[in-house]
Amino acid sequence: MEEQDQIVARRKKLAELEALGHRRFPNGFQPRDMAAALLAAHADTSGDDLDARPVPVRIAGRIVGVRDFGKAAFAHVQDRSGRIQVYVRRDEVGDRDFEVFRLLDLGDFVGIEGRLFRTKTGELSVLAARVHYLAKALRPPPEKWHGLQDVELRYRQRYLDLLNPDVQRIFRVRAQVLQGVREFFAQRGYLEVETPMMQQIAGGALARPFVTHHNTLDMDLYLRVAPELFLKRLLVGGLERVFELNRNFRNEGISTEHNPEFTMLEFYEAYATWEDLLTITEELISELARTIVGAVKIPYGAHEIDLTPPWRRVAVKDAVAQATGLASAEVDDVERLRAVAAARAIPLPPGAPYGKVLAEIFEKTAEAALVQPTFVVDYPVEISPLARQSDRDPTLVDRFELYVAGREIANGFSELNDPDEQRARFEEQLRARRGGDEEAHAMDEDYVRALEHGMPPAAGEGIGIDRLVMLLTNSPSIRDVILFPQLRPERR
RNA sequence: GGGCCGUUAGCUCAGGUGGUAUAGCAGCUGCCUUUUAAGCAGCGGGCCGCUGGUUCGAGUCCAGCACGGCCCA
Repeated sequence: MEEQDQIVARRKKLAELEALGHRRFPNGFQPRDMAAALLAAHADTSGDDLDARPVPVRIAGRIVGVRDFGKAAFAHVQDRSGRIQVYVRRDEVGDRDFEVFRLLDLGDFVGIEGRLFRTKTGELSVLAARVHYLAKALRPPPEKWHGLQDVELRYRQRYLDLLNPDVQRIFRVRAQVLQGVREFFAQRGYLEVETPMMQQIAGGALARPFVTHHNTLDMDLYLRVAPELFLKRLLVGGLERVFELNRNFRNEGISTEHNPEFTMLEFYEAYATWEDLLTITEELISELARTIVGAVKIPYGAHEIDLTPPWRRVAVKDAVAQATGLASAEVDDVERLRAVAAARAIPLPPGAPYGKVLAEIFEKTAEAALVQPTFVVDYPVEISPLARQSDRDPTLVDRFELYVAGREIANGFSELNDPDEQRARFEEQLRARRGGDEEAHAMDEDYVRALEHGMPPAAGEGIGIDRLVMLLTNSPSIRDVILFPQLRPERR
């Protein structure tokens, strides 16, 4: 009953509002002003000027604070732009509207008509002439000073967490990043496209997919792990510059860096090489930081990250050598590497080839130290089945990954457009899969057929948008930048 | 999957060594027409995550489970 007492009180007030002739949940009140715009437009207007030349105001929002004096009260009303103080006096609004105000609680929605004035302390406020009841909150809001602190509640009831302006800010930055990305690529003549999220072959990345089922077709489908193979089909079709900004799904663990569904930017440009991508990446990310955060040196945890181009480049092998203390000749020796892995309890998939061993050791030993933006280059071909082999060294591919704050942010390469080589790579992956590597790539016959029709030389890249937003908002967990992160069901 | 930590009122939190469960915010009743986490006086509100165990007695000790967090794999 005790969770109820506040609800009971609020329902009672709702009934009283009804008794006064109000609809339970009315509609149609049109605000004309926004809190932040009013505060900005009249930041320098004196109280005398506001009294001499009244500025009429009509706002709407949620009541987020009340200081009640009996026959008058101050309240803060929050709309999507911010909050502004409202002063409700019985002798100004009249008995009827004052009664309405008395029946409002924290969390309720209200419309206020009135004019601007300055309080004794100088705060620009709205002197109410009319109070419009707009909607009742039947449940009380979180504690007004601390807000929602319980992380679990923050994620499960994000609508309450969002009452906190700091939390709203993160998702506004996220929206700006999405918009900024679209503008960046539109300016460069890219076409935004949408390719299947439900795929018959989960290709384009080495990851375990989610499975779903189509009833009418009576067929299992996979939620995509990447759009890559479809985007490259579009290069075959002549679109030349395409990008997709959308969700991928990977059936792996959940952590501060992983959510089962996450947002990825992928873009492909005909006639570009992997080295062109480095420049594009530097420009895109530093420009987003400059325009959204307002700086290219940004705080992240205990670090200051300098996004000023150009960024450091390091070969995978050199990064591993540095992190493990091995000599570069030793890094070439797969048996030596296996010994290192064993010594550090780094598990390796059965029959892992040299490149896989190297990559695993890199992940466990070198990654975390890559705090400042770093392009890791010279990836081995075995773990890059879709990338073009390097002309310098056929055991390597023309590929890079970008690391910032110890996390992979981007992955790009010159595209493999030789259909025969692609088929051979797929077959190699099939062998790995049969050997027990669940993440090995599946064969995609249609993709090979598309390549046989001719794909222009090209380069393409994926950028993890969630991790980028983490960086730009100084967020320690991916859940802080995803509105509704995946959680186990609530048990009650 | 493993380790560590957390779960007490709607929310934010106290509760050495086992002995009638704290406070603030929010709520309710009064007073208060320029407050800023308004103030003053009073009142109500608890499956102490769940299940079992130890004990005369468990929020507290033990075990298991659930959910969450961090770290590791």
